[in-house]
Amino acid sequence: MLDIRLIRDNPELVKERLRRRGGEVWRSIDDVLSIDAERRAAETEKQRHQAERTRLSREIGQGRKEGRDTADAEAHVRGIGEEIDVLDQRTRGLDERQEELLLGIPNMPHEGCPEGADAEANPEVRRWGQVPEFAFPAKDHVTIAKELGLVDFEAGVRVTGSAFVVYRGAGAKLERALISFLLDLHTEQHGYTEVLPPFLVNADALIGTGQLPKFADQLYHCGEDNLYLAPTAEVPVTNLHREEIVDAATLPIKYAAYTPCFRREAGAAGVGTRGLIRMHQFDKVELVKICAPEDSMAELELLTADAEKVLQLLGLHYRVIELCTGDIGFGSARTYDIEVWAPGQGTYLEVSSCSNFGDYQARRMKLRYKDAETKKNVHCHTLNGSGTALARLYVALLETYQQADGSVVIPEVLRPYFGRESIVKA
RNA sequence: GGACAGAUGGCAGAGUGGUCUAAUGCGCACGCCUGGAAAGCGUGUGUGCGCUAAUCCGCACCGAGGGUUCGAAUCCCUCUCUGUCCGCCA
Repeated sequence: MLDIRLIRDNPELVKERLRRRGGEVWRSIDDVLSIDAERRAAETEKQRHQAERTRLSREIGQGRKEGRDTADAEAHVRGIGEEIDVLDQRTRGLDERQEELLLGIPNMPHEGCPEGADAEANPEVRRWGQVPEFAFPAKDHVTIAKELGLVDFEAGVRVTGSAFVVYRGAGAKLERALISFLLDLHTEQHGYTEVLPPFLVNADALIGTGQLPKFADQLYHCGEDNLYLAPTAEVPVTNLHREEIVDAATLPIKYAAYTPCFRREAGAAGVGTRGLIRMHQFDKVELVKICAPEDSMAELELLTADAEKVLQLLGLHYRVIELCTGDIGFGSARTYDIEVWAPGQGTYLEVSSCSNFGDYQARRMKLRYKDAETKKNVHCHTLNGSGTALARLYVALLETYQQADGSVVIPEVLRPYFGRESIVKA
């Protein structure tokens, strides 16, 4: 959520930044301003009446004690009470309207965010490694996984539906090995604290990180209990400190969490959906940071480096791109995507999206810390990034390490977790 | 799922219709005292919104929402959460 004070004090700056995203969202700033002015006028009026009521009510109490007749005064105050009710309805309505508008306005892209209309304009920041060459026709992961019996696509459909899969045998163990490897790397080498949060979250948590109210159609909802399946660990983990004033000395707070992620992917059918690439349920190890505002840009670089380390250790070729103003996510101020090379696809696949949300999420979830110098409560900055998503990593791994004989070699760093050096046909 | 009890400031805890502008204690900060410290003494110490150049000041908040009343932390209703016991259960 954007700071209403910033909107009030510098509406042109806010509009200009929002305009860079493309579309028409920036126009709603004028609506916010007019409602804000109306709201404050009504609020001031209401408070004036309330102060008057309190004063007169005290006089009535005093008068009764002294045995005076207070009937006239009571009738008068009752009238004030009725006016307060009317004003209260009004301010409440305006409050809600303003909140609703603000929740629907995306974050302002950071001033350093590259300008661009869509994904085509995202600049490449760097590359690591080489596109692997094969002396034989490279297969795609679906073929490899089926031949080695690692993933049962049909069973997933039978048990649940399309875009759900069942991992089997060595295939299941490989997934588990990857999760353990990722968590150990980030907790032991990068200083993150491991958390294992609930996979179901409430609406307040989703509003806090920005999935609600705008993206309800992308979420699985359990109506009976009004809970949602988390689309990413970002939601339960960032909300760990919702409505808290955290101790400044604990910043930056760094969490790593494994969770499955559940996404309806409404409207995405048929687009890059082959095999494991786009599923309704996939595993992910997520990195979340909560820090002081002045540190968030540096923390974003570190977070991205932490995620990149995964691909470096696994020996997978990747590139980092930065999302331009037209492609950046709803709540993000600045985002790097890490894309791993998938030889069987002949393309890069997004395995991590590392974002600095500034104070956008923190304001939505009332997450603050007390500034040591000013003694003021300041909204923290929040960041998150995948470290990394598992399914596409799995794709890149099978496709990169496939051998001419149909086997798949397991990278060195995974062997302690997987227990073997390769996967061969049974 | 059922029964009973409870939810008040950073913490403990009083308050059951009218200076509650929330007692008291602990903690914390600052000051006095001291050679220095402890103790003691004094002062201060929540969140949000409104007003304002800012301070002041004002309004709201005693788990959440609604109601009764001239006036609600206090009375009534609904809900949530916590504790204890029972039931069910990996």
